[in-house]
Amino acid sequence: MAQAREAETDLAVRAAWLSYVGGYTQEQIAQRLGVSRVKVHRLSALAQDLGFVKVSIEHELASTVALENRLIELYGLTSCILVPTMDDAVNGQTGTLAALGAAGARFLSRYLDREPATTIGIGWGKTLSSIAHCLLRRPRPNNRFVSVLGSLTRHAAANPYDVIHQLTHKTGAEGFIMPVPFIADAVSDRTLLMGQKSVRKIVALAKQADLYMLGIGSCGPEASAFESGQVTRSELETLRAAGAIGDLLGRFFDQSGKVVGCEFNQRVLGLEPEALRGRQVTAIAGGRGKRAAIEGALKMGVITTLISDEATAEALIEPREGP
Amino acid sequence: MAQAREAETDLAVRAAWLSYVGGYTQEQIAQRLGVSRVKVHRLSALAQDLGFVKVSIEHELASTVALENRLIELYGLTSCILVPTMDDAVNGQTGTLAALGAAGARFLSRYLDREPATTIGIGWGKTLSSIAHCLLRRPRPNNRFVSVLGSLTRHAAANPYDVIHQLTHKTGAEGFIMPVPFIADAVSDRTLLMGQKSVRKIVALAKQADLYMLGIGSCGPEASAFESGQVTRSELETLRAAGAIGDLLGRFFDQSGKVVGCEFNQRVLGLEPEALRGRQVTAIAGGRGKRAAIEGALKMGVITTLISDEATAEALIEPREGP
DNA sequence: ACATGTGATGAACAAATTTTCAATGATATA
DNA sequence: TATATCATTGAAAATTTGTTCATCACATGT
Repeated sequence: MAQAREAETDLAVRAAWLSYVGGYTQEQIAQRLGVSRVKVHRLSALAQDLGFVKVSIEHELASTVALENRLIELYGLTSCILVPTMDDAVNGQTGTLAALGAAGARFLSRYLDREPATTIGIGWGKTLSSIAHCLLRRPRPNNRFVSVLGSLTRHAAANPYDVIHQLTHKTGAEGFIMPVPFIADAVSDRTLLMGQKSVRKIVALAKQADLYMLGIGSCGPEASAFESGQVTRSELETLRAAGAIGDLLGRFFDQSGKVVGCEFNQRVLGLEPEALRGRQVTAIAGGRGKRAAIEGALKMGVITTLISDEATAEALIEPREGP
Repeated sequence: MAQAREAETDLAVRAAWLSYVGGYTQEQIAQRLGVSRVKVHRLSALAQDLGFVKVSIEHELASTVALENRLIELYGLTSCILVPTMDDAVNGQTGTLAALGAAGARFLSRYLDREPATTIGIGWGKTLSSIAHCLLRRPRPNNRFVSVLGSLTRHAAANPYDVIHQLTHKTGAEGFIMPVPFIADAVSDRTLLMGQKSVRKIVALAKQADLYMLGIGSCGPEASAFESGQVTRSELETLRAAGAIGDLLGRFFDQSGKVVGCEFNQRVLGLEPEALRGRQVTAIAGGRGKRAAIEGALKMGVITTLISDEATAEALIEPREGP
């Protein structure tokens, strides 16, 4: 009965048209088509399955949202925000960095609006700094910002102290920094420093933050951990030799998102990524050089929200390898 | 705050994408976007209002359904079925007629399937005959077909008796014909004939039919009422002079769907169109020459379902005049 | 300073939808 | 022919969506 099947398809198209284009209810359609309401539902579903129903969103954002969604599903995120990739060919990612900062600041702002009495754990890096810079001045006296990493660095440009300082300055929130360097000279030194009561207090506070905002560091020669002098050239080379392609919270991990077992990682002061698992963790990072690092970080499974740029996101969903 | 408005639009696009393309529930979208569920609903509605959401049905039937819907809304029908217009340039509407017959037969079949114990009032004409011809043989012993018009005509080709006969033959249903001519020689004759007990019984039965299936006659020289000899040339000319452009149940009406006050109409035997108002009335008619007649008939407001062809339907929704 | 209007918001309610489930009927196979 | 299997069906339940309404914040005019 090929005719019956065809008639079914025709009915499906009718039902789908009346439902999606005509805007009638399934009840009305059922009456008009002389079938049961449930059947109308099945017919529209059929029309969809057969690919007759085309829905599209006519807006430049549509592709962005689609991309965000791909990443969300691919890495089990709860949300993802992508900003347009700025064309800053020559000097790194100035434009994109600013866009990421703005997006991060908007994200943080919205969060603070909704959750007026929470503690936010803050990481490290140029991107975080950009966020602090972009944040609008608004009184948030009941929030607290706490550093999740050692704060004392040689250069002030993008150090945690500065980020926390700007955030508290702009919001009137309380700020807590971790009064130790980013990296200890020896593993034993780290143990000693982390054992200090003042540090333990901050760590305890940081561990129970309601939201974390972190950057993701890359592992190439342009890595800001290296550029800022936190990591020496030889350390970086050792890390890369061990398979490291990026860092989260100062811990370097490999392609698969596993923290590499190297000594360097044991000298870093601050929360470990694992301490954040299952919590609300927003990572902000973008730019061509960060692709591999971001991929690894996402594979760790700790990050729940990613803020990045479109070009990097495109690269992330393509299953090819690259620096 | 132009930025806020823009952000609202962006949110709307996101919500719409996630809802229509992503297939997420408003609740999920609300969580992801950090807004209330109701707001998600409002945002998708906004995106629609702004015209960002495009839904289309990719199927040749889509345009047909759209056209059907136009007619339904334009004339307050409960349903409308359009068949492809056949390209039968030379000899009238053979192809289209067959298509109408098939569509009408399908319609009738479906009705009989759903309502196995009902009475169907049957009209007159080549189109009705085509329907009877197309109907598949299926036992429907509990239905009844009753003629709504005088049945005895000079030529048998498309007369009610033949239609009823074919229908009862194919379905095993009971058939009732109205044992009088289509038209009386004088108004007084009509009164006499309609007063006959046997006629009154059929009329009473016809009046309480659950569904009527009627043709619509045109008023040109190709009108089958004229061709078949039911109406003489001079009668036709008188009718046209009175503004008639078509007939329903043998009553000729003008452009606006008003039955013309002419004597001819008072000699016709059978149900009057007004007796059908508010009931389920299916009219089947198509072809270029029928456009004006169909338009007038629809304007009468008695017809609830129209079965026609696409080209005629196109012409019907265009507000121009023609033969 | 105080009404008064306007627009946004979310809780509560109403409507529509999707899913589930048991019954039915058709079709194939022994 | 009897029986197993599978697809269809509509009623009812569960979920999702859409609407209404009271409230609130803010602006504008008195």
